Amino acid sequence: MLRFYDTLSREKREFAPRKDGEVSLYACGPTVYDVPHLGHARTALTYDILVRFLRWQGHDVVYVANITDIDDNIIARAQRENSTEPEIAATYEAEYIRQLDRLGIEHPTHRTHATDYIAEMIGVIEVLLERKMAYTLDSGVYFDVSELDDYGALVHRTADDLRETAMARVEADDEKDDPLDFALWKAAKPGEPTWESPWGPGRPGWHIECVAMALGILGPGFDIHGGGSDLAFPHHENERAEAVATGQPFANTWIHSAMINVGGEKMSKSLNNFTTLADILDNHDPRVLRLLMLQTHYRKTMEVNGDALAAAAQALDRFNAFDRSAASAGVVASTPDQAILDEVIEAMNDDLGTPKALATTFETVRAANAAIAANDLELAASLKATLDEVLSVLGLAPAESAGDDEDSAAIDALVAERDEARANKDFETSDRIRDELAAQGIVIEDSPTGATWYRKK
RNA sequence: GCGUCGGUGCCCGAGCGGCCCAAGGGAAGGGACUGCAAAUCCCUACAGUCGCGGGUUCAAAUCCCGCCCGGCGCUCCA
Repeated sequence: MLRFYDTLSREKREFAPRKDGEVSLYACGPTVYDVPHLGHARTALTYDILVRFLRWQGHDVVYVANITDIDDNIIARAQRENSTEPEIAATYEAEYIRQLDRLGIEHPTHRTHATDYIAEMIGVIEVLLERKMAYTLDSGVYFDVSELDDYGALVHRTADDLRETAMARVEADDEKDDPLDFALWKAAKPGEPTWESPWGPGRPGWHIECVAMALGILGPGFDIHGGGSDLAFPHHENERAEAVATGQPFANTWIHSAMINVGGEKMSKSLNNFTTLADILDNHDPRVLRLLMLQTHYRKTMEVNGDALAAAAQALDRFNAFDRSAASAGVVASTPDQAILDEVIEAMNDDLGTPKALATTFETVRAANAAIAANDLELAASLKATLDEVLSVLGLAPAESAGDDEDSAAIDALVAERDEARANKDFETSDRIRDELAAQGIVIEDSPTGATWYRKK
């Protein structure tokens, strides 16, 4: 039985898509005004795994991931760099996608852009005004929180409670009726990009984007809404408020992925303590990051640092090493072991228990290695098939062997030369060759059938 | 302050009432294999107060209460 932890009800709930076998998912993506960091990767990875798992289990998944391509930060950067908002957004969106591609994050079914849904947003705002859930001021259109009875439900606070802290920071000239009210449409300010609307030129508020896109593409009562836990308030709370206020059911399940910390503090742009994704990916096999992240449950805050990456790199090598020894032993994947697969599925069914699934995977690697050592190739072939399947679902499948670059013939020759030296007990020569290759990042592994080599990344 | 999540071995990290003298990974020690390594396998040590103190229960890391500590949210944020 598949269960997810739902932020709204605060419990693990059995997951039943509104339409049998077809899952609708909406996950908030980034505002593209800077390069992606590790935090963006963790969130994207969470939903990537969710989608991969659901598809593996036979569900069709419609996955919408948005890109916020207009907002204060983008405008500010465009002005600072004497550029334009579309240019800034396009640049960083491309970078975001490029890095996610390296991490093996699959593309969503729809990657939507806020600026492509202005008309839909206006439509939603009109409904809200008609239903008297919003009001117009000179500075824009605002959502009227007092008209809603369960505002704050997603973060388990009462409106009064939220209002109290909000009061403390309302600016004196703020003309909103209630400090909790938030903008649906922001009236044009000089120098800012604008769109026409029934309330004059302006641009949309943040939350309305997601409502328009989620409801527009997935429809009312879609299955899952995801995002980073820092978006729960105010973003998701406000999305929910808007959607509910139109009279439509919104997300059935809310999933939030936890933050990445640096030295005990949240990694973020505003704290300027972030490590860019590119930085990590330039220096590590992308699967190292993936493995590291999947070893921690998605709802638990985690720390990413050099030690953790090194440990994950070591762990990942177990998969690689098995693949090498399977290849040299001539083990070809046969039929997966259903009992092991079931164990993995059970772990994943329980709110995406990737750490547990990986534990099973590592146990399988050991068993598979042992099978090869014991020359039980039939067992090894089945375990290899099992591993191939699981690792591919988790996005950890070994990269295609890039063995035929131009140097490989030369290396083959050296390895052969070393084999010969060893046969002649000329260990001085054989060790010299091994050291030379090691200096180039090439590792030699001896086996009864002769030496093989691979590049250490 | 309020809300929320968490505090498990040397490190990371599962577990969420009995199957736990607590998974898995990393690091450590020993053995096998090897000319020596690497890889692999086997074994060992490492949690025994599972933050602290109470309580519930035949039974608690797991439930309840209180306390201490930390993260996140309450402001743009993945």
